[in-house]
Parts: sequence; structure tokens; C-alpha cells
Amino acid sequence: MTNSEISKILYEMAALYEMDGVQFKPRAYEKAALGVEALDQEVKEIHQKGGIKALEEIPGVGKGIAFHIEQILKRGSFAEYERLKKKTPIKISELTAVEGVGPKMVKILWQKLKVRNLADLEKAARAGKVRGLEHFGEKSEEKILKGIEFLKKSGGRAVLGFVFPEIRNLKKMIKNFPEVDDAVMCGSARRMKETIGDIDILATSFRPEKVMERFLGLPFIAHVYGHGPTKTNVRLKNGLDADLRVVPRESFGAAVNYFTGSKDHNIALREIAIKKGMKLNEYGLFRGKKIIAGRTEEELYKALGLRYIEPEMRENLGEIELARQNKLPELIGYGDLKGDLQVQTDWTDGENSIEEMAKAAMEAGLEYIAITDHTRSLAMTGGADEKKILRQMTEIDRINRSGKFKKFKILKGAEVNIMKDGSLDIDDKTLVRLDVVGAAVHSHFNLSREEQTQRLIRAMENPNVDIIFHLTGRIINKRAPIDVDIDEVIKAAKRIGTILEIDAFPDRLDIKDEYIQKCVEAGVKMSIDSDAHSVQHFKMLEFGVAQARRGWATKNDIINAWPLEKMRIFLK
DNA sequence: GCCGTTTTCGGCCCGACTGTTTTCAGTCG
Repeated sequence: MTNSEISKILYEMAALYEMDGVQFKPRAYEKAALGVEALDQEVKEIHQKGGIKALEEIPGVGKGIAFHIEQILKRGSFAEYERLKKKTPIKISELTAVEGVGPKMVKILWQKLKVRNLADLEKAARAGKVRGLEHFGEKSEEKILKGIEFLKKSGGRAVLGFVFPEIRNLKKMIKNFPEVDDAVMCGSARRMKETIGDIDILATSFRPEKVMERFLGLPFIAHVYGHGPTKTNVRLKNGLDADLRVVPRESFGAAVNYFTGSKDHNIALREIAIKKGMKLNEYGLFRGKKIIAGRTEEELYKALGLRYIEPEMRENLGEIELARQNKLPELIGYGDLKGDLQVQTDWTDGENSIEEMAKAAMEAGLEYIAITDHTRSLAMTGGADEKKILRQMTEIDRINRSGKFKKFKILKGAEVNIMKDGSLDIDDKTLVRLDVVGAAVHSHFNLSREEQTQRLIRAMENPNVDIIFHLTGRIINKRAPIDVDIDEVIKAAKRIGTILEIDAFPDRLDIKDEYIQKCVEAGVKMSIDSDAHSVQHFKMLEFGVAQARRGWATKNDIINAWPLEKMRIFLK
């Protein structure tokens, strides 16, 4: 039983109780499901190590649900779940995945039409049976069919870095509407999450209806889910959903805060407001009818007794407590990188020459880069052997000496391949001559956790290895991460002095934010690299910095935010 | 069912929009 299987059952319990109109239990099960989902460790392991008591430590899990989870681990189910499933033998999560269909609708559909799953629902709606039900009509039937259609088409969440330019563009267009004072990107895009489910944009205007009219008139809107005077919800032609909300200027800060989330962070803020005898909503912070704060986010946090919290940290994972104690870390800034330690060129699978990459990096505001082409065992990329590396080193020396790039410095490096047993595919007497050696896994993704962990640690123990590139090898929405014991790897990195990379490429973002936070805690240094394969790719560094900020990293944690000399001394 | 600056009982975030019905429950974020 994996964590996601367990949380799925808990979510289902929430929906089943919701169907029956049970109070509060649905929220409790949802919270527990979220708690399980967010875990870094397998519930199974937690239970093996600490039994039922350890399960109660999971956020949102108390005595009752801990017992249920134990039962799930032992026999895949528990009594109350079976009882409810027997009463309503339907695929509830499949049905509620349809936009606009919730537990209460599912209940009626089941009782009146014996709808058990998505196929049943589609059949019933197509046959025109849904419109005859009480509280349903033609429109709800149509909406259900459209919802099913969308569900079949949509591929889940989009990789932020790939759609970011489109979001910025949309925001800009809205900001340019004559009736709009200001418009900002909110939601998970503002928190710079790896992936986003939809686009949230907030605008201020005294003529919201007019703004909505213009928004609906944009050429790339495919479908309108709903629209009112202050809120409109659409599907764009690129397949993404977008929400536009308009508020008056005096509520801007409160609305930005509400619309940015995360939901958990917002709920925690509202609870603080309640405890202080106030009320927080998207229009402001109120005591009675009197508005206390709301124009800016800064004054809102201040009125709640908190320091301003950067959007990337707003996940209710301890940041609020730090803000209360004035102990928030000073996050690395978006302009803080001075170098890039993973760059590919046309010597292997990159598109541009060393000089072109250097020029582009310099224009992106960097002071140094390391050229790290692939090595020989990656035959498909034309990986370099020792001879080719030596030739490239000579070439880099020549360019550095030419004075063409003034103070800008090109470092000699390689992305060497970690073999199945943890050995490297380039000999040590060549590696020792390089400025930056990154080692990476490109094959044997399916070894056991034990083997994979030992393999990585063996590579790290090679004294010539400076950095582990894209440690887990995951590709978001495409390839699962390798199975490693991250705590063991971080412990080894601390002992050996290995740097762990944050690969900034939008569908890698490897290592992920939780692991970054672990590195920060352990004092393990990291680098943020673009993994650029063309001159266009240096702009991806932004997403690497975002990932680092989401992991609460400061400038001190990231070696290529340091000046060249300091960084080089550290590498040695 | 969970949880504690309200602390072992009594609360549990808040508001916009929709569709159907005619005052509001359901859904969503």
C-alpha cells in the first residue's frame, strides 16, 4: 500500500460522508488525506518503525484514522470503509472528478439512476435521463457532458516553466485594458510551484463588468465555465483553465493574498484573524465592520502580527510560526546567481558553440559558466572520451585567453556518467584536471533503493566529483524519480562535501523543494544550474531560483550565487 | 474525526457563481 493509495481511500471516505450529509468528518478525512499525501516517507515504514503511535504524528491523523490506516496496511481496507462502500458501491472519486459534480449530486444520480461510474454517467446524460431529476435541468445535463469531455482531454497539470510566458502575456493583456488599474498573477504560478492546475489573475478596476466583457472577448478563450461581475472562469484554447477576478483597489492586498494561496496558508491566516477577534476575507481584514488592513499584503501580515512571507513559502509548513518570531530566512533573490555550472554545447548534444553559450550567459548577467558536455557512455549524445575532453580544455583556454569576453570566465567541466556500480566513465587523471566535475545518473533507473543509494554515494566518494547533477533523474509528467534514500545521500554529501544540484530545467527541477529544505537544514551546499542546451535556456535559471526559494534556501546555501573565487576555493 | 494563544470539550475559513426554484443548496477555489 503506497501513500497515494492510502490517501485515495481517505479522500473517498470524505466524499462518502459528504454524500450522507455527515458534519465535519469529511473535512477531517480530507485533512488526513492531505497529510498522508504530503509525507516524505512511506506510511508503511512509519508504521513498521513506530506503530500506531507514529501514525498519529501525521498531520490531520488522530486515534481514529490512525487505526483505520493500520487496518489498510494490514488488509487493504477497514470496517467503516467497507460498510459505506457496501451501502453505495460506486466509483465516487471518478464521478466527482467531473467539473461541477460533487458528492451530493453523485448521491442523487446513484439513488435515482443507479449511476456507478463515469461510463454510467455519460450514458445517462446522453440518454437525457439526468434532466428529469429534481434539482437538475437541461443545463446541468449539458454541463456534465462537457465536464466528461474535458476530463477525457485534459492531461492534468502543466509544467510551470513551459507555460509561464503565456501567463505573463495574458496578465499583460489584461493590465492593458483601459478600465484596469493593475493586474497580477496569483495562485500556484505566483508561488512558483513546479506545475500549475490553472491560471489565476487578479485585477483592480472601478468598472469590473467592462473588464469581464473585454476578457471574454479575447480570441483564445475556448469555453466559459461561468462569469459574473467580479469573477470569470474559462478554459483557454491551449487547454489551460484561467480565473479572472476583479476587486476594488482598497482590497487589492487582501485579494492578492487570498488568490495566491496556498489554501492551507490562507486558512491558517484566517484562524489567526479569528483568534484576534477579526475576520479575514478577500476584501480585507475586519474588526466588526471596520476594515483594519487590505490595501497591501505587507499591512495585512503586519496587522496579523506577522512578518511579510514570500509567496514561494506560503504552504503552511512552518513559515507562519517563523514569521511570528521574526525568524524567516532571507531567501536567495532572482538576480543573485553569478554563474551556471551545467552547460552543454555543440561538442555533444547542445545546439550552440562554447563561444555562443558564453556570450548568451554574459548577456543574461552571469560572470562565469562551466562547460559540462556529456561523456562517452552516453553514446547517443556523442559523449566525450578523455581525448575529446582534453581537446575541449585546450579550446576553452584559447577562448579565455583571447580576451573576447573580458572578465567573464569559462570553466572546464564535464557531466560524467555514473555507471550501474557507481563508478564513472572517465578516468581520474583526466577528471582531476577539470574545474567542475558533475556526475549524473542516465541509466539503470530501476535499481532498488539500497542499490541506487549506494551507487550514488560511491560516485560522491570519488574525490574528483564536485556536484551531483539532477540527482533523482525525474522528468515531470514523464519519468518517475529513481528510488533513493535521500536522507542517506544528504548525510553522505555533508560528510564528503559534495554539492547537490538544483537543475533548473522546468520539467526537471531536480532536486525538489522538500529535499532542498533538508539540504539547508543539514548544511549541504547546492548549485542552481540551467542544464542549458541552447542559448535560449539561461532564462530557465529563474525556475531553479524559484525552486530554491520554495526550499527556503539563502544565498549562502547556493555556491554559484557566490563570486567566482570564493566558489572555486569551495570546490577545491 | 481532529485539535489546542479557545487546551480534553466545543468548535471547525469564507465568499462567488450556477441552476433550479422563487430563497438556496451545491460546487469550487
